[in-house]
Amino acid sequence: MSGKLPGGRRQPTIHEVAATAGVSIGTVSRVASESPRVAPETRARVLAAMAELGYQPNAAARAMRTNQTMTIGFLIPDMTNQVFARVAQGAETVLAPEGYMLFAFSSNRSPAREIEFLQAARQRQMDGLIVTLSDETATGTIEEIARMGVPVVVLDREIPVEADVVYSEHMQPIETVVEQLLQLGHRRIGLITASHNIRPGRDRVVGFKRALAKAGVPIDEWLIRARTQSAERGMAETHDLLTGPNPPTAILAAGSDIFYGALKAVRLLGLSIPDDISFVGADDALLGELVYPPITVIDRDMVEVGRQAAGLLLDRLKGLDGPPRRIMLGSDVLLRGSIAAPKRR
Amino acid sequence: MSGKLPGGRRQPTIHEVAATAGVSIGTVSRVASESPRVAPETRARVLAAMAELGYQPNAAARAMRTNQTMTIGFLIPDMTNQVFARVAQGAETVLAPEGYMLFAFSSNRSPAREIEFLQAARQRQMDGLIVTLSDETATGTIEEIARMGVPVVVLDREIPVEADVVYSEHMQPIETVVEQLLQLGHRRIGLITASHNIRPGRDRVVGFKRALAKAGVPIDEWLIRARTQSAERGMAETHDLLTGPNPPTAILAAGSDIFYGALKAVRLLGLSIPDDISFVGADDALLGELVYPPITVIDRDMVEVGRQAAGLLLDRLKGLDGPPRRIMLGSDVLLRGSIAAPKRR
DNA sequence: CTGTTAGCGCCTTCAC
DNA sequence: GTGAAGGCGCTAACAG
Repeated sequence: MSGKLPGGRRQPTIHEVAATAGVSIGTVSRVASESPRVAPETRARVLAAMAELGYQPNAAARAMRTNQTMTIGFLIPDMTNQVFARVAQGAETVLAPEGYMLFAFSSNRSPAREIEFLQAARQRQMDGLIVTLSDETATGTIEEIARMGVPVVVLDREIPVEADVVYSEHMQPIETVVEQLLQLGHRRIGLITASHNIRPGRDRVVGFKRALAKAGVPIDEWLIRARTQSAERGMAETHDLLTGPNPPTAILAAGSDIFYGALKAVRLLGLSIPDDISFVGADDALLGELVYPPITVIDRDMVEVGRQAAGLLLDRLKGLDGPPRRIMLGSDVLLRGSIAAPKRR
Repeated sequence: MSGKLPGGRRQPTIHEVAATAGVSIGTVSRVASESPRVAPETRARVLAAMAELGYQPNAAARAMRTNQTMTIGFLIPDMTNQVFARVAQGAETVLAPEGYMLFAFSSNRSPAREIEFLQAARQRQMDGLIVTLSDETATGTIEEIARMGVPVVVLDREIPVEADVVYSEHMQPIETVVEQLLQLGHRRIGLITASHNIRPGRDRVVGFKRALAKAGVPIDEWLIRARTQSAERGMAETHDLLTGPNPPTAILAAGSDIFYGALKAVRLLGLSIPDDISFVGADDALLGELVYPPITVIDRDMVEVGRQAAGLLLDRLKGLDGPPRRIMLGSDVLLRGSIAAPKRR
């Protein structure tokens, strides 16, 4: 097996199938494309030849003719975050029955990698994209999306592109939680969430401030930490808040990674929930349930987000024209024993 | 914008770039492929034209000539399982600097979907694959792998294919843990793990039985549950074990999903760890740390698994020939407060 | 119903 | 240093 090409062992082509089946390549093509105009007996012979040779049509050649690849790209900021993985799972359930393959690419929250993915998707002529950007202010990414030429569905971001979007509700659940905490007597509440550069971060801060304002509680910017979304960050911010001069009596860890880190910081400080500190997490209902006491969590159905996004994409793939559509999905507040009245000091 | 092809807006081709730059397509191709034999001034004109038109070379056409796609496929059983996601992350860090794009596909533990993925990968002429199969006994999957014609790296499975493999150590850590439990006085230990149809499931059972045999403790098959790997299954098996006639005094939940489910079952039964039941989890060190009391966990560095797998693949991509190679990576037992001597009854 | 043929966009000799 | 031309494997349009 010398002289092997870069692509590895040569794969059988339509010509070889035609030869072994004793027909022309046109007929093989018709069988491969499930065209009806083939005699049953011929079709059987061709199918047999295909099976014998292990023939798979060359997607590149096919794409070149049809301008279709039956491939959908899914851009996620972080593969190891279950929140995004669930979206992929949901999208897959809608796309697979239509014959599309969904391939996921993780940018590790790097706008540069996001651009590389978008270019790769364009080169590969992917038929459509579902994207979650890590920074709405990165103009390069947005320009690339505009150039795509195929339908793109954007998840939970506000960017100046003509694209369908699936949003999650972020303000209202935060408001609900903050109102609860205020009612219990909390006056100093810490919020740790994603950066202002993405919609979830902004909206959570807005909801947070709105609830405080409604109750006439002054806003202390020191208590609001809207930065990178990671466990490390969640831990650091929580530690900083709780060891500061005038610490909060409740922590809102809005984001799954932040949730993990914040909870870890609370553990490390040896604080007890909810006696020493009230605690609210997000996006990982299961973790909230497994720890003791169970933790109040702001939860979303990310699988449904994926299904909806795939649905919007499919419509476009089927030729739907018209202005961008927006879908807003709700969030739930799962109230559990991690919040209580603050300790009198 | 009528008459649009299935592929969406037509993308600029090499011809248009050539026209606007006032050169021939050959020259454009040379610039795109970074061939040296181009005059600096010409190259600049071409580059400008490319930027102006937003040109990206058509990967299908290129693949057809070069038999290379610079694409690596990653087959995972379940995208929402962090264990696999971390592998992808590790692999990506090795592959990206070499110019390869890593695309992940989740089979949802369906051998049929795995076959579809392998065929899709072959059609698309992916340059290499990293695969985690959900069932070693599914012959169709194995046949497809044999047909691939490009390098494939297999993760933690024993299948009759000429492929490089990265294994994790599963027997030894289980043995260590069981020995610990025996020393504490446990005689009835429940093991919940993956199916016998995959190596991790088999090896864990072997390690488990070996430790018992060494200590002369009789083996009760009722205590061994090696079936599907899921939170639901983990919960059901744990519930069954703990509500049975002669329940175990310790539970080994070997697998991250199983870990979640098993822990949930313990919670629902209102049992306290380690007073009522000793508990050992796996593959989610963070969860083990966040709950109270912290839980002893068998942990692995999955990012390293990904790096190693990608390394093996890269060697082959660079033309390395020779027999399959095997890498075995260790596991750690993180001892924490979730195990104690069994209650005297 | 089946065979033949013209490209799809690109890379790669081969001339100039 | 640059242009021209063939062909990668396939589909679709056209003959037969």
